[in-house]
Amino acid sequence: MGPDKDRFQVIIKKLRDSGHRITPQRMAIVKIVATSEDHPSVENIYDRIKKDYPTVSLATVYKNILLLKSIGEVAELTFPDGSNRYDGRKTTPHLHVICVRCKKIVDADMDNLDEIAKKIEVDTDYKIIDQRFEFFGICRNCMKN
Amino acid sequence: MGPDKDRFQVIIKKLRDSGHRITPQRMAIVKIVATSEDHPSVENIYDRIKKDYPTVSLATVYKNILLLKSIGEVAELTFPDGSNRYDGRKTTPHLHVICVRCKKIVDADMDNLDEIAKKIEVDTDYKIIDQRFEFFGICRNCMKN
DNA sequence: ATTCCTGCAAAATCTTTGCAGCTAG
DNA sequence: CTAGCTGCAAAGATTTTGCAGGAAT
Repeated sequence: MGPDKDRFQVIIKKLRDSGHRITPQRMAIVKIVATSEDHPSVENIYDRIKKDYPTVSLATVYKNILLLKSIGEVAELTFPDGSNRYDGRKTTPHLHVICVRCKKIVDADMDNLDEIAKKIEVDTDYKIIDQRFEFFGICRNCMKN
Repeated sequence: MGPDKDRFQVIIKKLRDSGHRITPQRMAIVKIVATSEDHPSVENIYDRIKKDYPTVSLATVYKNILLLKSIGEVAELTFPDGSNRYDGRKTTPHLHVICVRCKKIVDADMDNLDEIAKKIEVDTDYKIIDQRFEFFGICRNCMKN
């Protein structure tokens, strides 16, 4: 069982355990956010789902993304232009590196993100529940043009 | 001359040098983003400006924030709920620590943010031009309630 | 059987745009 | 003077909401 299929199962179980119903539409949405490597927008998710469920509505996608955010199983990235992308693949904190031209997003790992969070908790007296590390730049491909 | 007044002058000079006109409305907007310690929203800025310039329009605030963003003199923070706040006080990268209940924002410094950016550049082959480090949590005051 | 969920349309929110008149340089 | 800026209103874009019918448990 690959890590993606794993993520799907984990999220479904968490939904079921917290008393939420597992509808076909919901499963399809979870599958997409749990397996997409390209950080899709709500519109992207909507388009992909319509292949299998042509009658699904945008509102349903929004409602489910909201639900998944509320249980902490998808991360939301906001671009400088205001558009949002979603990432449901990882629970461990990681960096996003975003090309401001072509909007390609690459993940990067950093070993000591947890340490930083702990230090911030001590310094500021906030109880940290989430974090978002984003770098904006221009990818190698766009640099050529 | 305090650092806030300094920031105001720096931004005004940069605007002038790049051929932009210095209108009273623009000065008022720059003054607010350069000196506000509480990371105001566009609405906040609008409300504060109306004390001195009752006829100023929201559109003008938006246009000027857009301009200040485009020349890199204000940073935009986006909340999990989608609302935006602005910070024109610092140019050096720093962390924002945000209370998700009362929305209070605290700044935190971290010595090696530049090093991290350099490492990311090498690892990903992106030319990094901006970065955003945000921690979401609950502040001590909200924790009591 | 009973809640919760879906899908539709309408509403709400936030931001941008078009344009006529004004003003800084 | 005259290019750029402002203020108004309208349009655009994105996300949320209300509600009736339908589906999961």
